[in-house]
Amino acid sequence: MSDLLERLRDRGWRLTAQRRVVAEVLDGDHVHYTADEVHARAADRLPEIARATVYNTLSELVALGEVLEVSTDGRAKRYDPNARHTHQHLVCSRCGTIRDVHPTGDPLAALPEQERYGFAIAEATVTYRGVCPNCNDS
Amino acid sequence: MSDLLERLRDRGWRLTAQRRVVAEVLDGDHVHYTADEVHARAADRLPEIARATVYNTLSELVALGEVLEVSTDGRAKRYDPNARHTHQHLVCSRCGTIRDVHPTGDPLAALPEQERYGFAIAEATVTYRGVCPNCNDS
DNA sequence: TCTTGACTTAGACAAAGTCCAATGTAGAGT
DNA sequence: ACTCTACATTGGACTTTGTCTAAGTCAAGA
Repeated sequence: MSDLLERLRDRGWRLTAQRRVVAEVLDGDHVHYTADEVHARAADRLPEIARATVYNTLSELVALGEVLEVSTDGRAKRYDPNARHTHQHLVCSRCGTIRDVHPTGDPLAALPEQERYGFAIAEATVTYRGVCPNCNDS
Repeated sequence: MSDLLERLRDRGWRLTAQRRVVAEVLDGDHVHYTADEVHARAADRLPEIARATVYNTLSELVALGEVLEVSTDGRAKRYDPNARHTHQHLVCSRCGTIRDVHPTGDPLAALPEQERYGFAIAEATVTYRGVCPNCNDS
């Protein structure tokens, strides 16, 4: 994700301090922050950054396909910078921790033609839910 | 779902007019209402029913395993009375329409042991996304 | 360095859901 | 049938998450 900023500039993005900071916060492969968490971490480096700017920047990154939106629980959406390699998510039903996982096979193949009701299906997302080792101990 | 009320009474539920109306709204197999839609439909029959009551009742039905919570889009959760037969969902990315679908095989089996990170995994939910025939025409 | 259109800001607004104190009532016990 | 009380409901305030807008700011091309 270190060359993200170059890729964005190539696409005509105006490179502002705010956007740089948001991109830096999302740097790292196994991170699944909410918009507010991104905002808090961005504000550590750039205290006056506005919530709206974080929301705007995240939406742009999602539209550009650089970041994935993940909503596992009907609460705040989370943002996943690991958009290059398709993967699924494993969520702890107690503490909410999220891990990237890689199931075998293609989930799309499991849906027979007569179960597609004429939809042009583009993707399948799988969410595994269970209790993580940490929460299991207590 | 017609014997739902008996099952609930057997479990010690107090049978109030409000709960009866919420259960009746959810009767029917291919229904995926939001809490507010449930509230609106319940209010047709029982105008003074409070939003909080609908939320309470829905949460109880979910806790009892009689109704499933589905959050496909990070917006309002939807409530699915078809909790007896496991199934997955197919969602139109334009209009949001939801259909129940039945993929072959067990998605849990696709996650290898070394990808489980010690979690005690309880379930896998699959969401297929695509454009429905209706939206494809326009 | 000047200019300009794109970007950011603060705060109001909106949607979805939770919480609480006051009030009402289903059903057990008589 | 009547009473009692624990449980359920109500309405409204509140919280969380996210969107919108008008006014100000600034990156980058000329």
